Amino acid sequence: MKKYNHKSIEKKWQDKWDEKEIYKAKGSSKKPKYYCLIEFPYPSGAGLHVGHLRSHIAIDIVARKKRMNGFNVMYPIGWDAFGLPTENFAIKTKTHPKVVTKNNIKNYTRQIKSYGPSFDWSREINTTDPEYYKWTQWIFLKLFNSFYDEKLDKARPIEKLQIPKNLDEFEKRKYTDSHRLAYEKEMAINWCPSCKIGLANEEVINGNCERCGALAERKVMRQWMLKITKYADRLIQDLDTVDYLEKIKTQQVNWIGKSEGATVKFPVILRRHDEESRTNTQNDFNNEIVTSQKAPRNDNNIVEVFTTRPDTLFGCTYMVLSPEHPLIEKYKNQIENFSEIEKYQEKARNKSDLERTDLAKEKSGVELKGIKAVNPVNQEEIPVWIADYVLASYGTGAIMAVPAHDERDFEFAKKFGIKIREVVVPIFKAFTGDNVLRSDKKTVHRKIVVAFLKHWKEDKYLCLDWKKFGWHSGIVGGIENGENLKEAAIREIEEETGYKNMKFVRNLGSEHRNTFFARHKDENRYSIERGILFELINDKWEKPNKEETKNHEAVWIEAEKMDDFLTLGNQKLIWNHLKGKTACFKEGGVNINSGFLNELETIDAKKEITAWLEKNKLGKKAVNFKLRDWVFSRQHYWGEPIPIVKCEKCGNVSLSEKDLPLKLPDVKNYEPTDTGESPLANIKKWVEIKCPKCNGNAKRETDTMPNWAGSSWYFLRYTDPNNDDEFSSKKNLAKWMPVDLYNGGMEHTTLHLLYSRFWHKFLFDLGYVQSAEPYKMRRSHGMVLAEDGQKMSKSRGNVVNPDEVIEEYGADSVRLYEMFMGPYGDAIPWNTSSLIGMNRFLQKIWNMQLKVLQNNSNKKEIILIATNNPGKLKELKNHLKNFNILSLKDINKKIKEPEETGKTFAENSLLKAKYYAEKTGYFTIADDSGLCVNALDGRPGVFSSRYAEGDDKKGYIKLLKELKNVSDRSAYFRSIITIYNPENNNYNQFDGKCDGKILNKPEGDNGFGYDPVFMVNNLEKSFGLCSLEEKNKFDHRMKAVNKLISYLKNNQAENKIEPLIHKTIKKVTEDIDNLKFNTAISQLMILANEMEKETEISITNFKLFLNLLSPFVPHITEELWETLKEKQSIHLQSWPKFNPELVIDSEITMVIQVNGKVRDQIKVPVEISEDDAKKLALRSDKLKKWIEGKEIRKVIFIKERLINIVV
RNA sequence: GCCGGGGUGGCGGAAUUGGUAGACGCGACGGACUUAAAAUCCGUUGAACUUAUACUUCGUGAGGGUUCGAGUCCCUCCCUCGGCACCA
Repeated sequence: MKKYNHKSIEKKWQDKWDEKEIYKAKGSSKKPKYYCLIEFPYPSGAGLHVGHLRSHIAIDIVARKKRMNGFNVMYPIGWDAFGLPTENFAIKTKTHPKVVTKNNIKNYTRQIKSYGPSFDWSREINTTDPEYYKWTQWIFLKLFNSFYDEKLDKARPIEKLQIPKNLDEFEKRKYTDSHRLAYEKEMAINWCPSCKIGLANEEVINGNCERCGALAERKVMRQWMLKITKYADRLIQDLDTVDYLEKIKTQQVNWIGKSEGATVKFPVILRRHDEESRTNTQNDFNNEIVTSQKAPRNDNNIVEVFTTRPDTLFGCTYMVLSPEHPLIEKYKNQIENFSEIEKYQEKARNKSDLERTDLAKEKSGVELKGIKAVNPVNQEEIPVWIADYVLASYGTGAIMAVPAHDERDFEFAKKFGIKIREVVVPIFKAFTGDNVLRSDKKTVHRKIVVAFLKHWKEDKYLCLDWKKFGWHSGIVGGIENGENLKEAAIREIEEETGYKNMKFVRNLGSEHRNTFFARHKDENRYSIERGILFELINDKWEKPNKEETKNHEAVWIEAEKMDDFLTLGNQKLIWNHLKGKTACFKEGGVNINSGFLNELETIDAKKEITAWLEKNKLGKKAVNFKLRDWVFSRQHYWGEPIPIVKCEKCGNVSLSEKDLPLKLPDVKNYEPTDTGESPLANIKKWVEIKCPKCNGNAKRETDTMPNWAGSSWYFLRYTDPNNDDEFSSKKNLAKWMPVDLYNGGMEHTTLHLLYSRFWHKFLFDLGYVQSAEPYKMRRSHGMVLAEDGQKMSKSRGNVVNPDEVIEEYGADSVRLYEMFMGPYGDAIPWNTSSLIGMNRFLQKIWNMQLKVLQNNSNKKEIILIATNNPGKLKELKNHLKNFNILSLKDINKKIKEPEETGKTFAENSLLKAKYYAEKTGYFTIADDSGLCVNALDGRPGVFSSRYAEGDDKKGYIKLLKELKNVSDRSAYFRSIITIYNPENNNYNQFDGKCDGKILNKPEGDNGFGYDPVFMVNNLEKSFGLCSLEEKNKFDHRMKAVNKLISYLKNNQAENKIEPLIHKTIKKVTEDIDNLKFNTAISQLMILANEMEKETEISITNFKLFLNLLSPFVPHITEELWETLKEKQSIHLQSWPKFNPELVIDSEITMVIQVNGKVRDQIKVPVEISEDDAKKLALRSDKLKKWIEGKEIRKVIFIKERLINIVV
């Protein structure tokens, strides 16, 4: 045997697999399909990274296992090759991007093949191949030629769009263009001054370009856009139908950012600005309403806002427009401070997103002097501001500001001294315990005062301790008719505490609501509560009335202990007011100061106000998303050209399908232009074209697509990669889609994953694909960090190159390590020492082949029964049915019977076993047995069969004759079984004896030989009358056989290792299915360690082990498989199945605990009953120490685990 | 600030979902082999106590709770990673 050397086996097998195409997914196969997918790599100059391998290998393992499970597996690979890094490299090195791409792909292919993944290379695709991007362009044209039908909630061909009748040609075109799913828009985009490229919102990370890190600017440009927003709702809803990691779903939902609320229309009126009208009230609320006498209802003077809290409309005290809002321009002449406004707009425009968020700590804004808005619900005139905290791109670009209930508005209002009106107050409800409202009790409405009384000298407060009810509160009491808050508070303090001399300090917050079951009055309470603070002037005191104080006791509590002392939410709220810990109240509650909404809870107030707005045509229910349309233009060379012609007369005209692909023209210079146009704009010959519609002068679109385009549908192309007529045939799509398992990085959750789901839904709407979702299951791998725990990066110089580690330790070691390093989804630092450990493990397995019984191994397991006696054979076969047995008849060779020359059973038995074992090479058992009659000095004994002359009946008749008139009829059967091992000439013998007596005449004809005349002691029946079952209880041969069986069981290695093998099959199967590769490998290591301890390993077990290991380490297992003389690849074998019976231990270690602490362990049968377990446990010596002299209170028995004795 | 994941030996990580904490691997230490080293093999390896591999106690970010029993459940807090970040 050679030493394990990965270099000599890995390349060899990779080439063979390639040559035989064993991983090819067959279109014609009838097996169930399994489509597993990794994100196709971007072939950069840097080459593959050990991080790439992690997902490739993981899914490779799944693919290999699924193949062995009988699935027709498709595991394809391709190249996402358009994009900036290649273009930048091409510019730098003056090489054509095509060439750069080709070279990179070559290198990637070499690297990928070097670790032996089971990709189906026959389906390889490349997004920069015109045959591929033809279809990317085709899909773009479909988007261009479709609109979103809101009624049917799906995309439809643009011809089906209903165009309003009274439009002229130009207006019609404008109308149509604005409904296309791919449309053009002048817009401020994120612009990277370094890459000279427009960036999608998703490509801007913290205000910087995702690729080069330069600070992104804003630049207004004409852009192609895709209406992904039309799919926002469906992209959220359909997440329910797929199995994605929960965090992926949440991230997508958050990214799409759906919020439900209402739009509200605010009339705008002209008013000379009056400085005095501002009320600078700082913290205090001002609930006064200044109404407008003549609020006009005129749709031309309307600002619309979106809000998620229409219930707070009464609390809207000003309005804010985004600096870009069109209304500002409209009122240019009416705004008194327009120059100031323009200055602010200018400042905001130049702020990048980063600056805008950075400066968010301090709010800024300017009031539009000369105009006012009118709150439509209460006719109040409110000021209008512009501020950059309001975004032009979300909602309507304007907000109604409710400072009392929105943190940002609160901050702004405080800074600029704008009125704050509180319209929602908290409501407290008990959900658990004794305070929960009871439906069978009446509800009493009350006004309540909660007073806190400060000590005259110290910082402590007088509170009530409701002992019986477990409440701790301030001094509470109802406000009676005719009383005001202050009077009620004073009265309650005097009645309940006896203190007399106090002064009012201030009110604490507003009137919150409290609902609970008042046990002391046996009624439900709905109370309107308000806090009030008093301070004692001196200690004047009078004993209070007993009746008043029967439920509670007044106690002094120090200020710092109040938080812990107060038990009820409403009490804590008031206390927080006292301590000045108040912020704006953002949550739901009950409306106040809100006219017809008063006393409604938020959820109902929202419904009520929305209905009111709709009824009065002042607004309506509305939904808004954070998701923006997809900026689809790039001003670059290395991308798919957008197949649109711009005609002065006809506008945007799409190329016809037959003109696709629109190939990228060759250029000398790929550098982007400073105008922001793509380098394509410089190629006159290509740009200038006749309009396909009117044949007039026209120009091509020179923008290209972002590199998200090609990756938005590549998984569809894999299903039919060489189809020239369609992007994929219906048949192939039906066969393979949807993707069963898609693995990818978390960084693609909000970009690629969302975009590709969008395209797939679009194709679904048009009937090109059959499922609404492309991926059934989405999983994500964790990053491989550098050895120092940081991200691997060139600049840090801590990158691990897969080429080097594969060269040194082999693909199998690297594969195994990447899967063993930790949980698949976690980021784990690389550690080369651990990798070496994997190599050691593989060496161990390699060396195990020495212990595998090779040449004779298949004969060892089979046991030959060497007898020509059919009765004996039948009996033995029956006894040994759990073993793999052969009879002499099963052997083709004719073997002459040996002469039985031995003088004893033992000699003859050995002689026969040895003879046949040597002739056949099999493990052989032979039996020599006979009847010994005491009166005949043990005859016939070894001559029993010869005595009978080959005829059973003759034999016993002869014996009966000989024993006629003999009184001592005692006799015994004896049997000696020999098992002979021809490999080492070892043998073992097993003895069995059965005492009995000889009858006077034969009885029954069961059994064989002398059975009819032999009666066993204690059984009043001849063997001839016994059933086999009865006979077996006493039979001599059975006794020997039983000894043989227990010998075989103890000596066969596989019997000890078998349960572990089956446990391992179970665990590895389940773990791969759940992508828990690290624990699967750990289990395989446990099995390997156990097998290694054995002196011999059966070939069957070794094969099972190799099968289980093969998805992880395909090369070494294939090599060993071949060594075992297997002809077909191990990767084409079927996956081992476990025997559920063997997975369960017959005996387990039960833990004995005393008071939950482990004190002893005993071995018990699995099915032990609680009583038996208890008895056994109490017998334990170790336990004595812990339970002696103590009373056993309780015994807890957990089946198959432990017994816990509580003393 | 909000949303999500996590915190277990010297390190990567296991732990049947409430039932023996530390599987498996790395590293370290001791031993065998060797002229020597590497490789390999054997043993030990959470901490404390201890002649001891006996016994016991402590131990899963911190504090509290529920339970016969908590890494696992509940409450409060700290730290950390990822995502979002003025989205009205």
